[in-house]
Amino acid sequence: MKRKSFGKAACGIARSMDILGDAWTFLILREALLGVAAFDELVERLKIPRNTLASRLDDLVANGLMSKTPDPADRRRTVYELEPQGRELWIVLLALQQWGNKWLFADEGAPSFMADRETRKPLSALKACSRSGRAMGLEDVTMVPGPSATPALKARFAQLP
Amino acid sequence: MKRKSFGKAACGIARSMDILGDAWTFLILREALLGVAAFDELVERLKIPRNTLASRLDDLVANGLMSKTPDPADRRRTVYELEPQGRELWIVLLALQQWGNKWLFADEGAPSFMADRETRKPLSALKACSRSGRAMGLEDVTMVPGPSATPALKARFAQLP
DNA sequence: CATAATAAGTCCTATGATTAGACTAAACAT
DNA sequence: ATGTTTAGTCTAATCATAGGACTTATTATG
Repeated sequence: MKRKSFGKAACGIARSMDILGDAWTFLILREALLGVAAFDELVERLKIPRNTLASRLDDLVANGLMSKTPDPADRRRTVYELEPQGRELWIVLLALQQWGNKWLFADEGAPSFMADRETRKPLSALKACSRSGRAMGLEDVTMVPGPSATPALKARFAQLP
Repeated sequence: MKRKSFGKAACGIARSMDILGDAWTFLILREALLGVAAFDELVERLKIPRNTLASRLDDLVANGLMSKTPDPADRRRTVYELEPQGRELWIVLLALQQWGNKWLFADEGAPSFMADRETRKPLSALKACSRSGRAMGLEDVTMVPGPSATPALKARFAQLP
């Protein structure tokens, strides 16, 4: 059946999943961050089916994460680039990479890291902090309602430990 | 067709997608972080089809992100809980929530935030830092090969700006 | 100029995945 | 003994993905 839509869910994670909730989108964004802008190069690097890629790119453009521009120098080419909304996902990609590198390459050691361009050393592990700058563990964190929280949501959060 | 497998990809993000690359998994993890441990409660809260949930939970357990235990007090019940590997994904969920709250609730304002349990104020935005603690923007970052990098990967990274 | 090569994307088919809702089995409550 | 709760399973319909051939427009080459 058609995949369920989370586009109107009252949750930032759910709405994100409506756009990012499939196996390919993050990999396309990864390649885009590495500078890949051409359809065929994405197909080659990711081994993604052409129709799947066309569909994913259409979605990314429709959702404002990427732009699609004809190359003025060679009109066969189309340039796919990240928009600000898409570029800001690099933090999510970093979080995913750090988690995957830690848990999914037990033996071999990770193949790649995001790193400081100057020192060439991997970035330090992402840390969550309070507004006052104190480092937060999961135990220090809870959920609080925001401006558009429904009464039901407020009630639920009120019961969290 | 059967979804393509990234379980052996030479990339932390790709391998992560092999486990997390669908629309429901992050939402199940969100509920698990909020303390939901029962099958039926997940069905109710997420409105997820029962068979889809059963499949996702099986995968999460098989991949070591969650555990599945019969409730000793009531053997009708099954307790689904996060394992350390799954709990550490909370940073990814935080990153997703911050991105979604920023870009996907333009008008309404976000409905929920992860917050400091004491002050009840939303956590500060995740920031990437170098090992020396310097804040990193996307422009300051590149990719470097790790222990298991192939020659092809090294060659590719060597050409990044 | 004619022809070949590129680039982006569509079309087709097969099959797996998702959805929705009814149904089952085991354990517990009354 | 009967009904209820919990965690699933089963079936059917429909959608998404994979794989590969094909199309169209443009640019390079002989």
